[in-house]
Amino acid sequence: MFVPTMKSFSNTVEKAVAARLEGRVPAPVKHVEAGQPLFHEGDMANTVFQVIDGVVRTSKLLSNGKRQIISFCYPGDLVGISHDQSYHTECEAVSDVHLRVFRKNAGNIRFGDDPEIVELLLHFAAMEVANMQEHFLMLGCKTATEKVASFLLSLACRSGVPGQLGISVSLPMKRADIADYLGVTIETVSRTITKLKTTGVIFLPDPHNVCITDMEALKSAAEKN
Amino acid sequence: MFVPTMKSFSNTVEKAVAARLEGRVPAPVKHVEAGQPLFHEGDMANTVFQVIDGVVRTSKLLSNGKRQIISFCYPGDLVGISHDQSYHTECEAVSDVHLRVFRKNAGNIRFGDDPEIVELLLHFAAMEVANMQEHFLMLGCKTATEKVASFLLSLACRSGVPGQLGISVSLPMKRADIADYLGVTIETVSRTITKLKTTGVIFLPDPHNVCITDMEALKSAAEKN
DNA sequence: CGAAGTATTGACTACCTTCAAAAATTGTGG
DNA sequence: CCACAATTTTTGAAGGTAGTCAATACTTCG
Repeated sequence: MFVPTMKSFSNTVEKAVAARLEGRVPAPVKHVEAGQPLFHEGDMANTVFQVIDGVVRTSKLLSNGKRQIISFCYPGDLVGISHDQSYHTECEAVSDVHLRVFRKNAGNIRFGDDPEIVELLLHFAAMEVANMQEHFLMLGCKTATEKVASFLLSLACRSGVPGQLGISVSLPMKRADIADYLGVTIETVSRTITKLKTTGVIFLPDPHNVCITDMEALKSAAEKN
Repeated sequence: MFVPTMKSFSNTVEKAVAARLEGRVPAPVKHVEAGQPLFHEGDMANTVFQVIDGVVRTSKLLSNGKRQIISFCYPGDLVGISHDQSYHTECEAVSDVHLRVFRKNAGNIRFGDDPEIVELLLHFAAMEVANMQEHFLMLGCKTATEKVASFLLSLACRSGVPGQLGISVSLPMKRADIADYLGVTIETVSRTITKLKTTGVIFLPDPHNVCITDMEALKSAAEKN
């Protein structure tokens, strides 16, 4: 049974685990501008990044130009863990981002000499798997409306802040990013958001800011039927 | 660019890594009959299993009864790695299976005292992430025909054996399993397989055995356009 | 051999996509 | 700060792919 509660979408645990990395190994900070790549699929995977602020996206491309966005990474999240020599996704900054840079030992998935680091990385990878499993449910089982509603809910849990009219959520990514994350078209995303707006579930000050005015309605839209 | 080559679908690396687990920690063997559960979502995650022979499936359920199959696990694969106290998927035997049983230390994701075990688990989890990323591409970007063709190709790479008429592949799972793995209906899977059969791409001795008679045609069906 | 379960096939429908155009937003230079 | 161009988002109309409902054929197993 899928109910996108605070718990299932929360990243407080991620943050706690990721925080333990700080200070254990040297980690210079890097700045990347919105739209710019961090790495490409196939690049040598010699660096793991931790998002400090901003949002990055990982994606895979099909030969016909279609794109699947795998994940949006928020502050605390790790990007770039690979089991072999090369990255398996594209990765770009959605907004301007600051990142902590962890260099891997030559060819080795762990970095530094601290064996506990490996355990932290394992913990994080296992969490990533759990998050991806939720994403699968969305791609395979849900209608367009359910997908968009679930997406807004998950963002609300990650980065929503209480405001005058309800939980206020920033949508730093473009409609095309949302579409490619949910496996629908830009038009469908736009139409669905409009529908949620006209039915009074959300308020849309501008295309990149959503206010959830009826949380219960949004939750039921996310698991309708 | 997604071309389901032997490389992208091969599990030879998985097997090599998984093999290193053998003998390092006590691992009794368990037998589970086809259709029977190994564990349910929410169960205490105190065991990691390694498939010896047979096939198991992991899945997640929606409150409306819809199901998303996350993965089919073949010999060598690990099932049941979790970052917290409980399993995050359902898990059942597709066929009769033999499993190696690894008990975890209380609440700890690693088992045994060997720190290298943790590195192996991390390696495996990272591979699982890479595999799931390919699966995402299938769910989000592909048509029904492309999904079924890609699925048959991936099975061919995992368990196909050369035969008289081409690569022979066993389909131990039901049509409903394939449908829930690909995010389509049973009818669509059936119709698509029939189409591949009538166009001479595959031969179907019976519903659970496929012979790939035209590998190039199948590959192009998997990445058409 | 018969019953239950599974797979295939058919007809119709609906949701989402595609193609196209208008509206709104963002960014840039004067 | 405003104007204009480029990009992004929204909206509209038509069509197609896959879903739903229903019936038949095939397997499997007691």
